[in-house]
Amino acid sequence: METRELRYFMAVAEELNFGRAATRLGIAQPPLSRAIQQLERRLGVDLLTRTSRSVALTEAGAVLLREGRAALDAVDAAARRARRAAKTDARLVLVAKAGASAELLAKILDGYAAEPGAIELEVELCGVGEQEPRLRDGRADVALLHRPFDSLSGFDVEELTTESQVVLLPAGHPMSTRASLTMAEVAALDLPLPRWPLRDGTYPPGPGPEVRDPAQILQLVVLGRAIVVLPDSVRSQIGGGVVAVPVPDAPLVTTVIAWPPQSRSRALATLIRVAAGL
Amino acid sequence: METRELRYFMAVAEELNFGRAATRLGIAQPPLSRAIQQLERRLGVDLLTRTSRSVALTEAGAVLLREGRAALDAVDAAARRARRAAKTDARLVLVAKAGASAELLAKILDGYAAEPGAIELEVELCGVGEQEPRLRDGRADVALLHRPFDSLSGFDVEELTTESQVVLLPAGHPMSTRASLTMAEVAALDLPLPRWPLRDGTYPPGPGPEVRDPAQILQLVVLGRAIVVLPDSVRSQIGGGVVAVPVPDAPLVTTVIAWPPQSRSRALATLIRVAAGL
DNA sequence: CATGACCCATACCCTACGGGTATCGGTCAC
DNA sequence: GTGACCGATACCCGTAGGGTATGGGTCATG
Repeated sequence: METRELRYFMAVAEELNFGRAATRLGIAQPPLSRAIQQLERRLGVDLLTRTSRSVALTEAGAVLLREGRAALDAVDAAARRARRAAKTDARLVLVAKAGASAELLAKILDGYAAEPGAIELEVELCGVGEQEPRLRDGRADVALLHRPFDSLSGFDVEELTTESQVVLLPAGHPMSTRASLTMAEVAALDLPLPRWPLRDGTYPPGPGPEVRDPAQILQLVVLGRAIVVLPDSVRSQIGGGVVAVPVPDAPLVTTVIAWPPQSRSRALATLIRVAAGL
Repeated sequence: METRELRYFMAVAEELNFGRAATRLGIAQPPLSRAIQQLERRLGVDLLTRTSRSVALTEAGAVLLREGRAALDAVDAAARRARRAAKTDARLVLVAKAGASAELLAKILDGYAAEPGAIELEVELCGVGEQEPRLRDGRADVALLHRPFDSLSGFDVEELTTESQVVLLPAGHPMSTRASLTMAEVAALDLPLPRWPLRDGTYPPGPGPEVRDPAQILQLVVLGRAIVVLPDSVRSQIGGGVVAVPVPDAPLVTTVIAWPPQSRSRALATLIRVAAGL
């Protein structure tokens, strides 16, 4: 199977319309129809059920859509990493959620910089859910992820720290002087929970504000427009105006360092060793 | 990057000789040379340093060789899984090492068969190191692997059980009546340790016999031709003639259930849930 | 119920790319 | 110095992949 065929199929499978898919691919519709037919012949499997009005995925097509995305990402990642390996200014790109695990990140950076033979370590802070694709397609080399929030699927990981969670309240809030709160009490406050982006970048429907990273949400808490439960380490991020109250029965959050399998360069191995040893 | 180009590059990178690589690919040498040149132009990177006598990998080439293999496996796996998804006789293929975790495996099979909607579960018993490639390229859906022996890199896993290890001795052996032995004592017995295959299927050099799976080795132990330390669960496999003596300071072995990322079908999810719940 | 919009497949043509053969040019060994 | 070896180049050919025109089936609309 060629990547061209796979890309064509992915476009059709996503659009469920040959015309639109062809436009997206920058080709005409007939060659696209033929390419898909040929792919089906070669695989010996029907991927799409076409009527003269619509296109739908078969069982096999759904599988190929899911697996194909991973395969194309792997091919892209291979190309991107090969290109990057040729650059003389070798560097490692680490992605983390803006505002999460700040001290841990600082410790990792300091610890790695102190290693002999350390190369430049570029830190990219991005929104929730943006790390995984970057790591998958080779734009980043390593990420700090948080279980159980982030999907660790397909990455190699090493556990770093485990923290309990706190609820953030505006300074004057009646509950803000409590020593701890339960999840039930938090829910009873009847403030909207923020909505985090889903895997595909869209937001689930609901009342809460749409947010992309932990940093963003602090403002909303100050304004009393949202309530949020976050890992304990956000304490270091909050200034005046916001109070953190422990929520003992919230799930524990584990910060992990994650990297793509099969890509353990010398520099990456060092970074992982440093991070795991902290 | 097309898979054809990648396959061509992999052949050259492995052979380090255009002529032999071309033969292996079933094409002539000149088109292969051109294809590689074109790939280098497209990536904007030198992958190989050629003299008129020899070919060597550049830094970027080494990266592409490593990453490319994973990418090609992913593409093959996507095709294979799509093909299998179309078969009506849907079934799940589980690979395990012959002779390892036998009771656990039996419990998983029984537990899964009792689930509503369970489909046929085919068990393949294979040698050490054969599971990973099968899982990677789509020939198998799920595997029982043993940490720290097997590489879990690139798979999603769920831990099942942790066991200590025992040393196997022939029944009449002077040490066979001991309650336990240390690793140092085992080493002092001066019997050859068996050699397990490496990732590429070859065996490391050394004096011990070449073995492929735990079952195979029992005979050698009876004959006094080898000594081996294995997870506690082999006890159920050994008949007369062999005695298992605990080795408390041997590393703990964790049996995990592993599956390829992005491929969590309904049946697979059920199987994992059943296994993890035992 | 007829007509048009929509959508995928087919027919047909053309170009460019992938592959083949012959040969060159450079390097090492004997 | 000569031959063996090996990758690159030159040149040719077939076909795979892309384009345009159009067919044919289905649904919506007046």
